[in-house]
Amino acid sequence: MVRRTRAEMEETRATRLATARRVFTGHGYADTSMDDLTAQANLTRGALYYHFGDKKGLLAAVVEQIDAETDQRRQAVSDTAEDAWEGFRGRCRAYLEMALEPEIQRIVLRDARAVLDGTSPDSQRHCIQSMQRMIDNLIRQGIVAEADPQALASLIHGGLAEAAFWIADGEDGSARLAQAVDALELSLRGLLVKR
Amino acid sequence: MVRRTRAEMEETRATRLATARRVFTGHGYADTSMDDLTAQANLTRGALYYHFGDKKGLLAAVVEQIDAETDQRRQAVSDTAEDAWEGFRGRCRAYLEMALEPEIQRIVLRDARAVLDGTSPDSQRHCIQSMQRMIDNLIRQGIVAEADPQALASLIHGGLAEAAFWIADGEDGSARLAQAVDALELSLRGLLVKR
DNA sequence: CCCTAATCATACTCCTTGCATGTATTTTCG
DNA sequence: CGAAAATACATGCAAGGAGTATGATTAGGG
Repeated sequence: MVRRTRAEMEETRATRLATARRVFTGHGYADTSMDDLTAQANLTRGALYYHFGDKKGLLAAVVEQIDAETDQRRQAVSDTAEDAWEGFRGRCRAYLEMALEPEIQRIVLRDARAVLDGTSPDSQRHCIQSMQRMIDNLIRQGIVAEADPQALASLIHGGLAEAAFWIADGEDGSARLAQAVDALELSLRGLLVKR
Repeated sequence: MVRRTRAEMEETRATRLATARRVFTGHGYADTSMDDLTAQANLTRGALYYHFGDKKGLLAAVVEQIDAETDQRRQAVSDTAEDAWEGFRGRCRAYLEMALEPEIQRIVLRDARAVLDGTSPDSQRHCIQSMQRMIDNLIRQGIVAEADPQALASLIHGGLAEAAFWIADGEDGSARLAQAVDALELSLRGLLVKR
C-alpha cells in the first residue's frame, strides 16, 4: 500500500469518519467489524486504532460529528422564527423530522444509547441541553409554566425520539409524521401558562 | 455433573431466565458472555442454545418476561383509579417509577432497543399498546382531544423513558422524580379537550 | 425392555477485538 | 542541513466469545 502525503494524512481522519458513518448507518454498529471498515476504505486497522482508540471511540467520534451537524441545523430553524415560542415549536418539529433520517435513528438513537452508556460526555445530551436552554428562557419570559427545565427537556426529547421510531416503522411516513406533529402540538400546549 | 430429574428439567428454563435477568442487569448484555452465564448457574452452553436458540433469543425471552410483569403491575395501578383520566395519569406515573428500576433501564430500555431491532414482536411495543388503548378510550369519551392514539402513546412513552434515564442519572433521585412528575402533568394537561 | 425424542455436556471452529511491534514519513532542533 | 523524536500508519499475534456438531444420558411410551 502506498504511503500518503502530508495533505492526505490530515484528511485520513475525516475520510475514515465518513466511511464509518456510512457503514454504521447501513449495517449497524454491532454487525460492523473493524475489518469491514478497512475493506470499505483503503486503510488498515492500525490507522483506526491510532485515531480513535477503540471501536467505541470511533462510534463516539461519529456521534459527536452528527450531533454537531444536527444541532447546527436546528439552530438555523429556531433562529428564523418570529417569537420564542414559535422558535421552540419549530425546533421540536425540526427534531422530529431529523430523527427520521436513518443515520440518526440507527447510530445516535439506537447504537450510541446502548454502547456509550455514560462514557460519552454529550452524545445526545448536547441537544437536550439546547432544548433545555430554550425552555429556561420561555419560563423566565412567563410563556411556559414553572417547571424544571431539564425534566421538561428530557420528557420532550424522549417523546420526539420515540415518535420518530414510530413514524419510521410504518409504511406511510408522511401521514404518520403529520399525526405525530398533531400529538406534539397537544402536549406542547399544556406547557403554556394558563391565561 | 449430575443429571437432573424430570422435575428439575422443567425448572431449567425458568431458572436460566432468572439467572440471565440478574446477570444482564448487572453487567449489561454486551459485556455478558455465555460463559459468564454458565458460570453463574450450573448448566452449560448446550442447555442455553437448546432452550433459547442464540444470545438474542435469550435476551428476547428475558424482555418478554419483564414486560409481562410490569404490564401486570401497571394494570393493577390503573384499575384502582376513580375515573378513566385518573387511571391514565396514574399509569403514566407508575411507568415513570418502574422505569427507574435498573432491570428495566438496562435490559428493556437500553440493550433490547439496540439488539432487538424489529425482531421482537412486542418488546416495549406491548406496553405502548396498553397505553394506546387507554388513550383511545379517553378520546372516544371526549376527555382527550382528537389525535392519533398510537402517535400520542409513542410520544408519551418515549418521554417517560427518557425522563427515567434523566432521573436515574442524578444523585437525588426523589427530587428529580418529583420534578419529572410535574413536567409530566404539564404536558398531559394539554391533551384534555378545552372547556 | 427397548426405542425414540427430549435434554443437556463437551469439543471444536470461526470470527473479532485489541495490542504489540515494525516501518515509513514528518517535524523539530541544534 | 542532518540526526533525533514524534507522528501516522501497517501487520502479525493472542485472547476471548458466539455458534455448531456431536456425543451422552434420561424420560416416557409401547
